Amino acid sequence: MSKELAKQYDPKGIEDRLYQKWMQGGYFHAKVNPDKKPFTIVMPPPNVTGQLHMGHALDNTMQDILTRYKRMQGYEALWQPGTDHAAIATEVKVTNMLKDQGIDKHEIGREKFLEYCWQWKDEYGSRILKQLQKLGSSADWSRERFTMDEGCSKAVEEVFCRLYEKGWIYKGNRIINWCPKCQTSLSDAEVEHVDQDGFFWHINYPIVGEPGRFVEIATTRPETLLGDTAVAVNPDDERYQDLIGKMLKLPLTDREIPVIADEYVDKEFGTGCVKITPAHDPNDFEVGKRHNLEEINILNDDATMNDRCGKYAGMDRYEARKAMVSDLEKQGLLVKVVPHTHAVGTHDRCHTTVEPMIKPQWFVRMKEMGEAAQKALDTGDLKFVPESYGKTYTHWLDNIRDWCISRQLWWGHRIPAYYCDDCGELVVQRGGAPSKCPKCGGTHFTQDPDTLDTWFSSALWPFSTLGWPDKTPEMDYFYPTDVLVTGYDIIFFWVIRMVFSGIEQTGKTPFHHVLIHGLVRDSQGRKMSKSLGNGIDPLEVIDQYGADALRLTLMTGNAPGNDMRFYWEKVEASRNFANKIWNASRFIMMNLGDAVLPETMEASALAAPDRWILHTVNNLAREVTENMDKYELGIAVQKIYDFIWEEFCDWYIEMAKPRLYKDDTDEKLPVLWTLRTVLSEALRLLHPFMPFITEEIYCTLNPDEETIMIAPWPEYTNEYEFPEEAEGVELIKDAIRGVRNIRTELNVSPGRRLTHLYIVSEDERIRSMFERGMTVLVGLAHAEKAIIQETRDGIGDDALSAVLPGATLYIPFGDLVDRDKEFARLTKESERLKKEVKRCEGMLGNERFLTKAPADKVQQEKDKLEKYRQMLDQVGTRLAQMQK
RNA sequence: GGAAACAUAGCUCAGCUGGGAGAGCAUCUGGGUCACAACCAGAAGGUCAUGGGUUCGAGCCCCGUUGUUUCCACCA
Repeated sequence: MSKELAKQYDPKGIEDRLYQKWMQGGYFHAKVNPDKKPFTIVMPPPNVTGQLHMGHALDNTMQDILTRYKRMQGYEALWQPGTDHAAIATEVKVTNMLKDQGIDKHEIGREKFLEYCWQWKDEYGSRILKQLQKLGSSADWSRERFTMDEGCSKAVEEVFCRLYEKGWIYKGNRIINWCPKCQTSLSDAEVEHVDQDGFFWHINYPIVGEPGRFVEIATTRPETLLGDTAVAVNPDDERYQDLIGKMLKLPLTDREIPVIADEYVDKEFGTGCVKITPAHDPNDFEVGKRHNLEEINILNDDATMNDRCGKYAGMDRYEARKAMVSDLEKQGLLVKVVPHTHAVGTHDRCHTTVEPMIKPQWFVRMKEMGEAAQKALDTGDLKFVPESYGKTYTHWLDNIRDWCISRQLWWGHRIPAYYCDDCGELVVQRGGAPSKCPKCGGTHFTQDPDTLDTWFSSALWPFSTLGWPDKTPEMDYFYPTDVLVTGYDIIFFWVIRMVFSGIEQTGKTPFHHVLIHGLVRDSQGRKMSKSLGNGIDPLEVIDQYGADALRLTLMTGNAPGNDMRFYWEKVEASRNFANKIWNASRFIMMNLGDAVLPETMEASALAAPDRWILHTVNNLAREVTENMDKYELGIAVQKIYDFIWEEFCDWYIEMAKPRLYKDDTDEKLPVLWTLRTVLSEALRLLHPFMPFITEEIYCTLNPDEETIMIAPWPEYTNEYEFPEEAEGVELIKDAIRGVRNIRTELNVSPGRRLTHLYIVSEDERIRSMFERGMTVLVGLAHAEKAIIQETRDGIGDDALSAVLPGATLYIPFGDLVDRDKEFARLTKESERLKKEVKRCEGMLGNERFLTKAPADKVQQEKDKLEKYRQMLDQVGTRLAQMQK
């Protein structure tokens, strides 16, 4: 590879080439390795039908950063990838595709339909993973899994049978959420409650045997009236004591229903009388159970009225509502209609209003497993980042109900339950249908037609992908995993179910940390969505600015759990940063030329600025590592960014230039060595965040290195600890800034004459450093060229003139600086110092601080106080002088 | 109805266990400078929503208020 780099960084071509190189090098592959500690992340499996969106980009960037970081630290880092069959989402898509071709799924039948699904999966299943690769994802693709592959299916069957045998999976007639459009049951989590404007219809139910007397009920769903089997009042409601036990005539029918008393009824709400429809309302269902009421189903699966509904049979539920309300009105039973807003359950995929229905379904008992999941959080075995999401988790678990896992879909894991064709006996078992019925000896069986909720299989993902239920080396080594990265929107669906499944099946919490991120929104804060058309395609961003720029954009200035907005300007800023590194590296490599540098360098050979920058990058490594370990990725990358751009490029490289331009090669060695060393360190710190550009530069800079991916993560070392130089250079920087301020203030430009350099700081040490002619001052040469030129024939100072010809140390009040301004500045400075002194005195006067704070911190404060007092003295003296 | 989060510069957002209010973008000024104009140097801009409290000291901790957002929820 040549050391000649283009003037501007162009990620195109480079990224794909490097990714190929990584793949071929096998760097993503993690294997069981007893010599190393494992680090594992399971990738939330994207839907096979999915298309990469910003959410994926964020989620996977974070995982890639953590994986690359740990890999560099010497862990055997496994990022386990795969895809999810996404039962209903895929089934809907395939169904629609077939519909477009004029094919009806029921006509072609289950087998044929599944063939289409697999075809679809083969076609699109790897697309999303390819897209993830464009991001630079370093997942172990050789271990790619699919929730419906052989191994995962085996795990699903095993878990189902175990839970069944334990009695925690049962089949029951229960009221469930039914989507009339998708014709399947839904779990509670799949139901979205949406506020809708509706009405309260107040209807009179005549009391049997008491003509002219009515009970007035209020309902939002009059069409369910035909399924009423009682009217309930609160047992403590004085108004209705006499009604309890009486019979009512159900309007529009010939039936008579009782008035019952139940705690569930709120006296204050509506009329205090509630019609009870056990077959079509979850609460009424419970009430019905308590009072042994009949459950009358009045709806077909597509939410039309069924044949028990007389003249309304065949009508859609909303048509029927209209017709019935109109009929009630005609009969004079409609009292009034009151507008009312209420939350209506809708299917989160198709947004159809969900219909509560009684259906035979399979359920998982949640009590014990829910408690175990809660315990994991309570004991600290499981931690959320940020912590507050633990409350969300707990709240959900507190209110958990049994999980309806059966779906009336074809695409998914079929329930391993078989019914004897002869006697109907139910057998649940592994490995296909039984050969003989244990009850009647029959040999023909029919498998339950239902499939499992898609989350049933994803709940097993952290261990099914590692070979469970078989005892595999991978299970022993990589499980439990370390951290799960996901969005807050999926805590209920997925995180909780993985936790309790992991604990129940493996005895271990499947991961110890859950790193939660927010949503990527558009620049106006709206959710990105297809219908709004405001989604931004990550691939387009990558194409225009590169994956590194996209990754940096997603990571900077974002705290865990918080939503962020997407701005193209931010991407540009990220791209600019990439370009900055590129050019700094270009400059360094240009200067390195063919120079042969030693591996290490004696500290004594290094100049103050060299020591300062080494000190700074060394401490940066420590801080960044701490941030990474706390999952503060945004803070970590911000620090790296600031270091590279400001400290390294704007200060150190500028300071280095005068030395680089000397002819003596030997003299150049320390500075060249420092440039290369610090750049290497910085690139390694940055690599997890911006893998491509760091790889490209690192390998050009160090031709012997194969890749930065497995270069060691920088560790803090005492060797590079140079506190004195660090402080000294910081003071010099202050001084230089002061010079620049004055220059700006005086509007010095070529052609004007400036004979004095002004040092702003009153600090004695700065002056002494100038007097000692510290080599660091050569750093002024570049940035302050204009001044240097102008001061060439100024008053000479021996020490300074070596580095700044003609410059002199001079604290002027008269000719160059506005007296009033200077006086005002000093006054302000004096105020600030007084405040600082007061703060230090406060701290040092506080016993709690003195006893509790670490000794070095106390000393630090003492030093500060001393310093501030001195400075205050000096400023005071100067002010006094000026007042004269 | 319950819960949570948020409110910091013109905009978007960082700010770890209390001790210097910060970044990017935008604005203004100066600069064609031999890595980079996708740049450099500098400036301006904030009563950290509001009212109390704890503390020597609060953007940070506690309580109230206002505003925004999100999640959960069976009030017919």
